[in-house]
Amino acid sequence: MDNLKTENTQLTHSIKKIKANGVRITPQREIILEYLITHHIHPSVKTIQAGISSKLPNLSTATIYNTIKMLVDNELVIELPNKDGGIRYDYFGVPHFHAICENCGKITDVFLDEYPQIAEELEKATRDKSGYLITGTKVEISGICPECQKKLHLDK
Amino acid sequence: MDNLKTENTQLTHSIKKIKANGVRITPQREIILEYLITHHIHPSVKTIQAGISSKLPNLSTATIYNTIKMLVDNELVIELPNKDGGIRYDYFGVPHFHAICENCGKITDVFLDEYPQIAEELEKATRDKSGYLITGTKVEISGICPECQKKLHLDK
DNA sequence: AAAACATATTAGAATGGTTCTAAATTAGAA
DNA sequence: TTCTAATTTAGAACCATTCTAATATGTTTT
Ligand SMILES: [Mn+2]
Ligand SMILES: [Mn+2]
Ligand SMILES: [Zn+2]
Ligand SMILES: [Zn+2]
Repeated sequence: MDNLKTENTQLTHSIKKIKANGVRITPQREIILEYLITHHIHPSVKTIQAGISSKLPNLSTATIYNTIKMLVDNELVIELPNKDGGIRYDYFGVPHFHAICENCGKITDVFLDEYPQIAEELEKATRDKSGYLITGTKVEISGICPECQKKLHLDK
Repeated sequence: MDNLKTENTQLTHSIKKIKANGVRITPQREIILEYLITHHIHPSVKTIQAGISSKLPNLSTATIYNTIKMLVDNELVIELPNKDGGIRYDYFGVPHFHAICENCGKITDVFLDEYPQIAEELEKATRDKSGYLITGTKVEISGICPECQKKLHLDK
C-alpha cells in the first residue's frame, strides 16, 4: 500500500510544522490529526469522536474543537460548513475541490490537474475586481451521488 | 436608476415563477423576496428581520426561515453557510461567485464573464470523475477586504 | 530530580442559530 | 360570501459550538 507511506509522511511533516510554530503535540492532538489524515470522509466532530473512541474513550468535544482550530490555524485542515448547521473537516494535503450530495450529505473529493490554474484565475479576478487580499479558494459542486441516484430511481 | 427597473422585473418574474409552482404569495413572502432582491449584502435571517421590521413588526423568525426554504426550493435564492454557525442568503439572479472577508465576515460579489464557462468545466470534471448528477456550483474566495486591510495595517 | 510555570484537557453549563409545535389567521377557490 | 388548505405566529425544543473553572500534563528553571 503506497498510501500508508504517504500518510505517514504527511503525519510526520504536519507534526514538524506544528512544532515549528511553537505548539505542543499531545496524544489527543496526534490521534485526531492521524484520524484526519487517514480518513477521507470529511468527518464532523461527532464522527471524529466516534472514530477514535477506542483510543481515547474520555476525549472531550472541547478538545476536538480546540485541536481542529489549531490545525486550521496551521493551515493543515479546512472547514466545510454545511446547510444543516454543522461543520465538516478535511485534511487538505493536495489541492482539490468537492462534490456534495444533497440527498445523503456525502462529500466526495474531485482532483483535477487544471484545478490550481483555475483557482488562480478566479483569485486573480477577485484581487483585480474587489481588492481583497486572498488567502484561499473553495469550490463546491452540489448534486446527487451515484448511490442516491439509484435509491431515488434517477439513474438512466 | 436602471437598477430599479431590473429589480422590479426580477420581483415580477420571481413571483410569477413561484405562483407557477402552485405556491401562495403572501405579504410576508413578497416583502422578504423584495428585500433580498434589493439588498446585496448577503443578509442573515436576523439582518432580514431588522431590515423589514418597519413594514412587518410582528414577523416571526419561523416565517423568514419558511420563506427562505421556499425560495431555495424555487431556485431563486442560495444559501451561504459560514464557519460561525450561521447561514447567509443571496438572491441569485446573475451567476457570480463570492469573496468572503475572514476579518469582518463581509461577502462581496464577483462577476466574471468567463465564470459560467469555468463553472461548466468544473461541473464536467465532477460528472466524469464522480458520477454525480450536478445541480449547482459554488465558488468562495477567502481573504481580507480592503477596509479590513486598512484597519489591520496590511495595506501597501 | 524537584519545583514552578505555562499550556492542555475535561465535564458540564451556556450560547445562539435553526427547527418544531399547536393555535390563530389568511389566501385563494368555489 | 363561505370553505378549506396553507400560512403565520410565539415560544419551546433542539443541537452544534463555545465557554468555564478545576484538574492534569508538559516544559523550563533551579
Ligand atoms: Mn476533501
Ligand atoms: Mn452574491
Ligand atoms: Zn448521496
Ligand atoms: Zn473585512
